[in-house]
Amino acid sequence: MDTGPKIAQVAALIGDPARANMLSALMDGRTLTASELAYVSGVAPQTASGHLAKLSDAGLLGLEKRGRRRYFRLASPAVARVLEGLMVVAQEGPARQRNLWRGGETLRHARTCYDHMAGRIAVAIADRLVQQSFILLDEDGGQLTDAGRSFFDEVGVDLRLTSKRRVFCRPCLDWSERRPHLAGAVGAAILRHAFEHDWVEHVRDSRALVVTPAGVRELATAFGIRGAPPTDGRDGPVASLSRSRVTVIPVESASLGRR
Amino acid sequence: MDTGPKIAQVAALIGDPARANMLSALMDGRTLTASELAYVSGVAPQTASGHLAKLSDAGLLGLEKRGRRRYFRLASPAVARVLEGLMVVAQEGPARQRNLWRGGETLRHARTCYDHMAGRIAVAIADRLVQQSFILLDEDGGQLTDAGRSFFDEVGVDLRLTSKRRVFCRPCLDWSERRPHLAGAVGAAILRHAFEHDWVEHVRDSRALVVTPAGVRELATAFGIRGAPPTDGRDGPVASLSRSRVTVIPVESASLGRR
DNA sequence: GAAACACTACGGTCTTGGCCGAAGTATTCG
DNA sequence: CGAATACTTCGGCCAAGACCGTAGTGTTTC
Repeated sequence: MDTGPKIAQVAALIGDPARANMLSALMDGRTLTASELAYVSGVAPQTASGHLAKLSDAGLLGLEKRGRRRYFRLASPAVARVLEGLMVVAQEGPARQRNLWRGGETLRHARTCYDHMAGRIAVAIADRLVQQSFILLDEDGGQLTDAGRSFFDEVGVDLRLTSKRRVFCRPCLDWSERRPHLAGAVGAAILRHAFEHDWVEHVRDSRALVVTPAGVRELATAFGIRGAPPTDGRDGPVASLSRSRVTVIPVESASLGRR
Repeated sequence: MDTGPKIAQVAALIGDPARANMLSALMDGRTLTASELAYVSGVAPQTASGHLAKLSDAGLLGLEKRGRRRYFRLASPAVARVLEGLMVVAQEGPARQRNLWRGGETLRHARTCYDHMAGRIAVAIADRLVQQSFILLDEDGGQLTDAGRSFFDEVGVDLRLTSKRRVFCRPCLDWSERRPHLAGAVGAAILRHAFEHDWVEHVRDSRALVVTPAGVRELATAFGIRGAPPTDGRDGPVASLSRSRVTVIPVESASLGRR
């Protein structure tokens, strides 16, 4: 059984807080420079440089040199999937402290996950699409129906702008909601559309998204999602935000994961 | 972004070779005692005890006390999925040494993966089922067709003996073949059937499977898989086995992952 | 060409944590 | 009951590696 040591090597790389922070910061699919990654991981540039070398050598990060900067990104979706998986396990963790998790209300509401959307909003979107039979979603596999194709056409979400090689539609277990949202080409197309039409905006230096007024309107008309006011605050340790239990009405919450 | 430290904690747990070996040993869904896990991980019982305590506390392992023994198992499929994901990433790893991986030929041929089958044989089965349109398989999602239901009825694979709560059919990226095999209830049902009808047997103390003569016959008639002789050797560092490039004819190897 | 900038290499400190021997607590068996 | 078994706790040893100060290399800017 020589697989043990191999996975240990990779896991140990992710197992350092500084490196884990770097990887988390790259989860939204951005590319960041060594300096930026040093900042988010909270270590000195020299230390970060060492970490980044290890992560690149191991094939977890891709590297692009441009001028005097070095841009890093996650090497593959497989890496992103491991990270998401780790978040799920970390959340499941010891049952006792499961609900003490209150930080990052903005993150729980809406965020990017590699190249698609996650959080309450994203789960609500997935729910709606399933409820309307626009998408057939097994807990671990998805398929677009003809009705779904028309629907996306109507809304204006362009599904063609996608690499031929990538997975078309798959669910991705949301670590904050513990229910699936949409990943794959469809998930990416929705996020792209949301950005292009200013439905959402990135919170500075964060994977968190805020829903704009236009977004609220469009999400209501297109997806029937109500009660999703733009959280106008910043993320971070602002405790007051944590209390705003924004109610996203998931239309028919039992429609997913009923097996 | 407080998700970094959380995933680091979990990853660090998996990142120790001894613990990684323990987790790998449990990947086939078995339950093992503390002593057995100490043995497979290659450390003294006292050390293993500490590791197991940490893994249980973190919610990676489930624990059942029976008499003076303590039986451990993976706490959830989510944990197994993280481990599989790590194997994939570890394989992708640094491109240069990708094909130096020659050990464990038996493992590459057929093995259990949590509760279903993996390896060349399993990939061939998945290929066949897709080619015959018994299963619709997106690279990350699957669905059984009516024809597929009849087929499994005929072969005698009982799909009903499965927990209502679990995912019915999903692909699982095979870390040795780097193409998907079948997981979920369908994958589990096939493995169960294969065990019950002595198509395969576990290699002692290993996830590896050997295909029996009966298995060869049945795999050929039921699934059209030829050239799968029972590898009668043991796994381990027996170099001669590594050369037996058993040719499993995948019927139509392009039928999967064609997107 | 000099200064500023982005990043890397080296060397030494210091903490973390894995490891096992010895001893201690449950459980079973005769 | 006492011996054997399965496992845990404690304590001390030791190595791996994270960290940063200093000192580099390569690139851009003025």
